[in-house]
Amino acid sequence: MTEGTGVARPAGRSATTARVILDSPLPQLDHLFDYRIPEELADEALPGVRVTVPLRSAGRVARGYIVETVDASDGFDGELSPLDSVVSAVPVLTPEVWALARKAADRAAGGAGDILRLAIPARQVRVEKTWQRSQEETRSASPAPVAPAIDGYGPEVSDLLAAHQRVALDVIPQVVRLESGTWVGRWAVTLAQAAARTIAAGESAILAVPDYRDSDQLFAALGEYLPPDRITRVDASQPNADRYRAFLDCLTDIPRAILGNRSAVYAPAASLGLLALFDDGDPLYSEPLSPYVHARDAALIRQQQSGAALVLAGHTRSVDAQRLVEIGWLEAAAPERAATPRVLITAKADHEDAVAVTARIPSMAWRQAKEAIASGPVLVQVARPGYAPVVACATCSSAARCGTCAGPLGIAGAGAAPSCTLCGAIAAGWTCPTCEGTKLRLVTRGTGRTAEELGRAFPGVPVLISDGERQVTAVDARPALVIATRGAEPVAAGGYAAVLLLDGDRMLAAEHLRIGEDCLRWWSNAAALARQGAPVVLTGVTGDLARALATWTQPAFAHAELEDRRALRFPPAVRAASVSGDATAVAEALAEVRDLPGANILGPTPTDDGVRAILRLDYGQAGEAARLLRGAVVRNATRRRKAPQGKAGYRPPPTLKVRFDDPEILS
DNA sequence: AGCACGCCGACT
DNA sequence: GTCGGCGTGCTC
Repeated sequence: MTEGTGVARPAGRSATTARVILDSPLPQLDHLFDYRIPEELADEALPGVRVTVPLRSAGRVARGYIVETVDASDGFDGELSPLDSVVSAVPVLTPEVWALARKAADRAAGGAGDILRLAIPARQVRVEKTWQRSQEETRSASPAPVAPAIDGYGPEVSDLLAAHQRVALDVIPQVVRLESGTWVGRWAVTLAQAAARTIAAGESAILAVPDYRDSDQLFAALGEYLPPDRITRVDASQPNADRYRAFLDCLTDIPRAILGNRSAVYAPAASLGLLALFDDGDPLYSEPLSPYVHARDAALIRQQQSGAALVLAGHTRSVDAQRLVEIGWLEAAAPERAATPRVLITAKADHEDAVAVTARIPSMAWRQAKEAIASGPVLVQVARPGYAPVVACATCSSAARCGTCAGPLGIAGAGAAPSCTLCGAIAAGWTCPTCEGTKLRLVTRGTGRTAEELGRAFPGVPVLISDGERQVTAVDARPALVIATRGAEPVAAGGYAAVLLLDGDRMLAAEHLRIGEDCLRWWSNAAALARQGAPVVLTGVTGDLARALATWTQPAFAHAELEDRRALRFPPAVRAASVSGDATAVAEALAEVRDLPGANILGPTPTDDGVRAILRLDYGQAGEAARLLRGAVVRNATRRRKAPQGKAGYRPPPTLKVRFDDPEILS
């Protein structure tokens, strides 16, 4: 879509026309609308401000943003309606963010308004007024910090960032103590140093992390190099008022570090010099809201538009980042010296030791843990939270299901009755529908049961549990058993004395194509929490994955994985989109794109309320495909009608949906 | 979305 | 002859 080409206005005179993007999810309204600027709004109707405008045919007033002001409307020759009102004078939509929203939406066959909803938080009138008042007072920013060296890396990494290059950065798998006394992953210090260098050079840095625990570590590390007024957190989890205040702070021209989760990549920033993502393989970077733009993709677009440096940093290299390295888009950079975890691989539980068997720990892992526990905390990574999250019939081994909703049954605690993990119904007097057996067997162990068993095996040692519900973010250096689900591992002061990766085989059994890279990421991130030289024991897994962890050669694994995907024509070797909806609408949409060179269609296959097809494309054709599919979505949206009334049980046809990079394509 | 315009059945 | 049903299209 080409927009923003209005006739520039001569200096010194107010523009006559405002080009407005509406805040609407409707695909047919996803373009700029021209409005006449009435005399009385001439001073306020400036690019970026929130406005309300009449939508005559819809008979209502719509909200939107002025994208630009011009003197003559191009392409529309009707009489222009006047703007209804300027909501506030704050220019919340910057030209840079608009360009990003438009391009990201176009690439995903979605609407720019949907992106803007992620990029611009809801207005908080009181917060905004207070902030505006504070801006009027002339505040002086703290002096620019001195640029620290990026410890552990040669000068070439600093040079790449200073030259605004794109880098895939292997981070150092260690924990370090900050001057404040907080222990954080070494990665956080590396990114904080890179950000401080950027700010010292008079530019802003956007730092995105998967979740708030990563955010806390990076925030602590940034505090070592930057004064508080140069650090702005834009977490989506913070209260609306705080979030809006942080957003408004980003609009000022003070270079700062902007820290947040996936939506931070859309933050306005004064002269952006660095965009960094930590652990870009984490699925939390995948946006669950339409048009489902992955934060990595948004960052790539923004890097291109702004010319800032880009860093994808992690203990593992995502297959997507590996692809970018292989096409020469990213430059791979590694630390000067490789200090890698000491990984020990052991096969599945052997039966040498009765205690170890009850606690399902192979004897080698058991020995390592026993030796280590005297000198500090031991991390035990398990696959699932809860006590016994999955139970099965003791006789025929078929999975036990809830009598009410057919959801899987589990056991919530020692001695508790089995209950449904979906609807919570207690399954008293359960009988197996297959063999009529009445006894249940515990198939999986969660954090709770593992804690119970290990507590018995290590009497007198405190046991801590950290899972999705009860997250512990840090533990001290005293001996303790720390049982955590993957991704919820706390940072231990001084690092763990040993790390046991217990459920490797179970994690690997999940049925989706990304599972290999996910497991390597989970294990590598946990291994990076071990102290120098401490054993990291991976149980029950062998082969390429175990070798990649043991030899700390994650990029090589990513390369092999990418080769496999190339052979299969799976993402990210190709771009893929799912097209779903009413059968005729899907067929029409596919007809638009099926003749693009290299296009290939799987399906359509029936779904609950229509059909779904998968479209695979070469990267070079994906932009054109997105444009064509977007056209089909717009046509479908204007044509589809509600049910003829009176017909009971009639369901309107599903809307045509296009989703690029749908994670379900790989499942 | 939400509203106006437009072409076929039962009414004064 | 017309009042009004909701199918179709548009919104600067």
